[in-house]
Amino acid sequence: MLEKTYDPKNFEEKIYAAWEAKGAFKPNMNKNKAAYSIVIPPPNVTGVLHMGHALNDTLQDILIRYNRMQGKNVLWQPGMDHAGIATQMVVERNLAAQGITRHDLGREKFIETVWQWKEKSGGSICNQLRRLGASCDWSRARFTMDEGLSRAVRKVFVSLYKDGLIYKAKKLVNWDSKFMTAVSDLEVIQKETVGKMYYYKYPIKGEEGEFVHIATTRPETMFGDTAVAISKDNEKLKHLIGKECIIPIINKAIPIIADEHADPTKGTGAVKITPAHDFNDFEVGKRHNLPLVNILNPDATLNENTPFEGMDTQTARKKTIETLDSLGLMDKIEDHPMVIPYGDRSNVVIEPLMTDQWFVDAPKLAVEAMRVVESGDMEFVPKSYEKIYFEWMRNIQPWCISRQLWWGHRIPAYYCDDCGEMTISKIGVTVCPKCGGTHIRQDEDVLDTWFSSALWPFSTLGFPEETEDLKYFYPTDVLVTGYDIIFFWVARMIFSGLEHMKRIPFKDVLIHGLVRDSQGRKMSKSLGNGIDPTEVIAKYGADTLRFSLAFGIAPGSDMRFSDEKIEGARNFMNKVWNASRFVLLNAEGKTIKNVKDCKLSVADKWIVTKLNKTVRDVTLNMEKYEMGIALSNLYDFVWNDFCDWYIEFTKPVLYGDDENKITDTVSVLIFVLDTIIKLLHPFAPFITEQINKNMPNRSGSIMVAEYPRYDIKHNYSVAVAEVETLKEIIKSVRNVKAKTGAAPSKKVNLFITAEKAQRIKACALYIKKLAGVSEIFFISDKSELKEKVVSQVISGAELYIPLGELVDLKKEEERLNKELENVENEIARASGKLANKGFLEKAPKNLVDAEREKYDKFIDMRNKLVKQIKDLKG
RNA sequence: GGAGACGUAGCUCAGUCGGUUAGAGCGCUCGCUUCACAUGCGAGAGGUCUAGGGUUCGAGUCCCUACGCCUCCACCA
Repeated sequence: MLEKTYDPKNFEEKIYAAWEAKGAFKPNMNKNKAAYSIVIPPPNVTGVLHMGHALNDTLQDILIRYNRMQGKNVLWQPGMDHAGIATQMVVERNLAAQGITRHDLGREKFIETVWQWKEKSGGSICNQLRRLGASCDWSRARFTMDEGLSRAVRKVFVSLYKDGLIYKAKKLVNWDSKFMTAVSDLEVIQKETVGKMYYYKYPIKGEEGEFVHIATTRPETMFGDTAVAISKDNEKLKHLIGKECIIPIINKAIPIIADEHADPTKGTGAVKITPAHDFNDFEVGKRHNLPLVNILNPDATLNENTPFEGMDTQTARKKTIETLDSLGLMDKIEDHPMVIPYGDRSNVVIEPLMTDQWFVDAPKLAVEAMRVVESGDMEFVPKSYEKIYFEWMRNIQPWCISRQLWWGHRIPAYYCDDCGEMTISKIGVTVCPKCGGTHIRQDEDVLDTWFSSALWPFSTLGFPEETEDLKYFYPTDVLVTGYDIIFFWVARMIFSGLEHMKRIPFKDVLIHGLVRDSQGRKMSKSLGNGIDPTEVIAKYGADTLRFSLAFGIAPGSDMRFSDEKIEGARNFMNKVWNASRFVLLNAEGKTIKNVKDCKLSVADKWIVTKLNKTVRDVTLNMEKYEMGIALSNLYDFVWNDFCDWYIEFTKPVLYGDDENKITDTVSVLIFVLDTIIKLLHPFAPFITEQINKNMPNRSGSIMVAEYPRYDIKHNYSVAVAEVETLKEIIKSVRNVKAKTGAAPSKKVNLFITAEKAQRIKACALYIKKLAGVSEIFFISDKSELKEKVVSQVISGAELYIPLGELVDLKKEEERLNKELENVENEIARASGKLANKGFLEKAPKNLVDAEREKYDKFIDMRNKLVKQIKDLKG
């Protein structure tokens, strides 16, 4: 039997361990069954579980468990990402604590240290996922630096190279001067700041006293200028085009050229061109064949091409301005709002720098990746994210994939020092295929972490081998991820899957939002406003955390998370626990019949019908990825229909002495509870398994129980209508008591006039018990009542409670008047509608009829209310 | 500058294909130690659906405009 209080600590971990020990998360490879697969967005090996993961993985586990119960062969493929920069940072920080740098160790030794760190402290997140209840097949866990996955990376690199989709080029790239590596456009964060705009002038060569005035936010780059540009439409300045000007301090002459990049309305109209340090200027330089002058070292200090060698850019900027000023060349300095690029990990200013790097021809790969979404082969949920996807894909730039780091997949390019030949190869090269030379060096660079992540949906399943897993589980069914990594990851997986597997990597992309704090702010370490999911689990259990994350969320939109939400979830778990206890306590020692063999009461038929509708709603919403709504459907049914009404309806029966009725009622209770825990299992796996263990008719783990199905037979519309009337009667009596100030426990007599009195009679027991009624008298007309009464009008019946049994008359009159007002409003609304010729002619007939019926009903109610108010006064 | 969302009760949000007296949770008010649960039970109060215009017999829902708020992308003169 369930313990008296719900305490998830007593069973959650035990249950998970038992599942894992039994191998319950492994798919059986029976090919006759449909496959269902999801690959986990691999958490960083350095990661610890935060709310974002908790949401992401809860959603996946819900889908996985739901589909497993649907009878599919389910694989949730887990694994971790080696997280190039992030991991290298962590290990370097550890080394720094011992006073050493990676360079002290050397490359090989350093990588060894990273592996050691990984074995010892990496991947703690996997155990946290277990604690969350994630039903991944851990026996298949992969790591992006595994031998198998590394093989996939090399194979893909070589094949892209052969197809001309990967190339090496000397280009201007985003340079991170802290890590001294190139980064991709996506790793650059633009930050708004108020900086300075510096206005100064370059002397025109050979024309004493003539100047060209320019404006820049980065004066120190002037040593890399190789031209000044002016628009040919710039009437004021175009006379300067063709002349030369002198870069002060270094006294270097550069041409003044005509280029459209120089917008006459911006700055001074003349713009200095620094092709080696600005993306726009680089293009200008290309158009005019300008030389490139690099002025920066890899650590972003100025180099020997400048007079300020060794200084960082800020110091050099100051020095440049001072020098220009002393030469009398400064015009002015103004505050200037601007956007400055920072590295997303390093948080230092990103400098455009000319370097040799490897690129993926993303624009070419994007074509097919857009087509499969346009054609509907792949779908984003919600669909609005497709627009964002297209927008980005249309403007995609070549992807810089090389990183000057140590931790990662080393680029499989080999250079022969004897003949200079470059060889791209899946396997290590020791002899030059061209000259036979043996002085071979492998490229020093490693690949962007996202390069291997992009292969994740197939590399984890065995690619490049054609494994059974790959054939059976690829393409995967759905990818679940936050919108923050659509470009980093999702887009790249799509074009990679199409290129290397020739098929989409997943059919659907379910996008979820961010978990924010109660004020809508992002949860962040620096703000300290984050809620730690592991703490929530420790305090309230994993089911509560999962429920609080899944309840009421909508695809694609952010959610606010708060202690109140957690408490709400905990309360629901408690409710389920106690309702189950009620059912199980009453079922103890009883024979449980199949519901179809039971003689169902009105209440039984009602709850079975409601349950059936809930099964349908939950299932439909699950199929639409509306897990938040599905869970609401279930919540409403469990709390309102089952607990608040049905369980109360069963009490008079269970505490009665009709054994047959008791058996049937208990059987229905068990049936409903059994269905509830199955529907709830994907959301709250532990509590449902714990209850399942105590079910009298259980058959093994609920994980693989058959998911409930809509049953056409369980649709008792008459019973539903009757119970709705019954509920109205009970509520009315309670309402009268509350409004007149009578104690709820005060027993009253109830007189009822009703057309369908017989039906209500059958429910008399419920009314007495639930509304606190001592006797019910059915009368044909109010005139039969001698005493003064309080009355209540509901659809199909009138209720009268003798006044003597109640207290406050005034309150009763107020109540009736309020009621009358409502009804008058409704009559006005309905008659307005019915007077509308257009409505009568054009609206569907059933709606018009319904409106007429409503009108008649309200008129009837008004007449009765008016009479009652009169009676009360008289 | 380009794109995309959003605006409904005090707060957080649902609201399907345009059609029931616009719903829920939390909070609030009143009353209840009722034999599963006070993490509970019962009864309530609270809304000009941001504003204006349009389409329609009918608009919270569709279209346009404005205002407000948010996000993403681009942008170092």
